[in-house]
Amino acid sequence: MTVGRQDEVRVLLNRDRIVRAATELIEREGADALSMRRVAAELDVAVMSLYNHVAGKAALLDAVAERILAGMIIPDDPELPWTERARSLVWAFRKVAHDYPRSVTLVLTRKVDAPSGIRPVEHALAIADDAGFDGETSVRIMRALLAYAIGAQLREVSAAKMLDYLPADRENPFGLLDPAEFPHVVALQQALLSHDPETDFEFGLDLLISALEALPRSEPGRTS
Amino acid sequence: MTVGRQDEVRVLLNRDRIVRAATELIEREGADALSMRRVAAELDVAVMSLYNHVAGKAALLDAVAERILAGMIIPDDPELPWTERARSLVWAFRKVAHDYPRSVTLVLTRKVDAPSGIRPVEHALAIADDAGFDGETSVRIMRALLAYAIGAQLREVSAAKMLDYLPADRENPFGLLDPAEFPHVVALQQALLSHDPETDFEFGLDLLISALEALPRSEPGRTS
DNA sequence: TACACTAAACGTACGTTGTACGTACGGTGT
DNA sequence: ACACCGTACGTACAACGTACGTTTAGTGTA
Repeated sequence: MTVGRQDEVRVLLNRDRIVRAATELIEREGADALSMRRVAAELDVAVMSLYNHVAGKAALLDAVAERILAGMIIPDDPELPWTERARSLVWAFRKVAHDYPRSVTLVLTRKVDAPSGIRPVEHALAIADDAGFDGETSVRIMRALLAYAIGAQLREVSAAKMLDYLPADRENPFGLLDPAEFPHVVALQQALLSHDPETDFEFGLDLLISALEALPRSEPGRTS
Repeated sequence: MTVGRQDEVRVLLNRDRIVRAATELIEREGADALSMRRVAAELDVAVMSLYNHVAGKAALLDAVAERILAGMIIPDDPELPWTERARSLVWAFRKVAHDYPRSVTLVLTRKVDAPSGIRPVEHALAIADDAGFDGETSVRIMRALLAYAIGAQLREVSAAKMLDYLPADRENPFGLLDPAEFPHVVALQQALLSHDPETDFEFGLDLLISALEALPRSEPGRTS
């Protein structure tokens, strides 16, 4: 892995080091700051050396997305009631989103066809299957939960950006809004500005799970 | 608005024409193809002339997002039951997403603090209020529905990208997956590959709405 | 030990990007 | 007739992604 040159020791470049450096750069300075040149500089390497291990920038971004998804740990205990299993699966995604707040947007935006991306899908389908839903319904349930998880994350960063960008009037940023046109927004502005992502996330997730419980399915539930 | 020069007629540049051109360009060639130079060429104008009306590229993208949201028509009939009102509000967003399939990603990714972005929020809060939910719950409901709408759209384009990018084995693209590791994915591959975005969307929306109906609220419903 | 082969790092170069800055010009008010 | 000013234009620069050819260090074979 290491090779002597002159009297220094040079660590060989490899794909993993590149992807890791890219991830760290994104977390540190945001996705816009990422460029092949920056990554190369970070690794103290010539720009074009990266292309021996990565097909291009787009491929690098895909790799970052995949690496993040691969780090998602899914604790699935088949003994638990299926509602709990579904809940913890969605929360597992939520967890990585919290660990990589800036890079996770890539996961939401890009396709991830690698096994790392398929694994959560497999788990979701397995849970729905165990719960007694037929195949087609299982797929739809998986899609609905996935949509919610994606959207909640994205909505949250959008909201966070808004709160950062307009600290003009810290007390009531909606104050300049016409109360006649936006009465509810003005009235509820403190609730709108409040920031409790976990509770918000759980609220929506509870809605979906409880709706799933009310859905007809073949087996009664076999909770253990 | 028009000014004679030599014997031609020159239409003055303005912000609306720029934003419209950018939108059309994105719809035609994708968001990656958009550059200030391309937009300028589209309008037969020098690049820097754009900067008299738009602060920069980022501002232009924001403007595109806002323009799209502004085109969202929200038919809200207070006589309808609140579940129907909520449904049609979410569908209104879905509609613009269908009309601007490529640009709408900008709306999901960028903050929209302009009134066009607030208006749907106001409607959602109004509906939840009329339904009898308290303020804090209304905000959470709005956030959950928004998250789902965003996520469903984004998940759909991701899925579409995957289906486009791997027409390698048209019959069973998941065929090379290990059936031992991904049994459900392999078994349900035809359902996974099927494409009925509207039905999928409605399925998840029904889940949320029905869960909302089961939620406790002060007024019984006053359907009219 | 000598030599050929290979993989990986490198340097150069080209086209494209966003935009800062200075210039030219046409319409309007005096 | 002249000054003013908003708008369009052209030039210029730094940073970008990456195609392509060259160098170098390691590994096999003689």
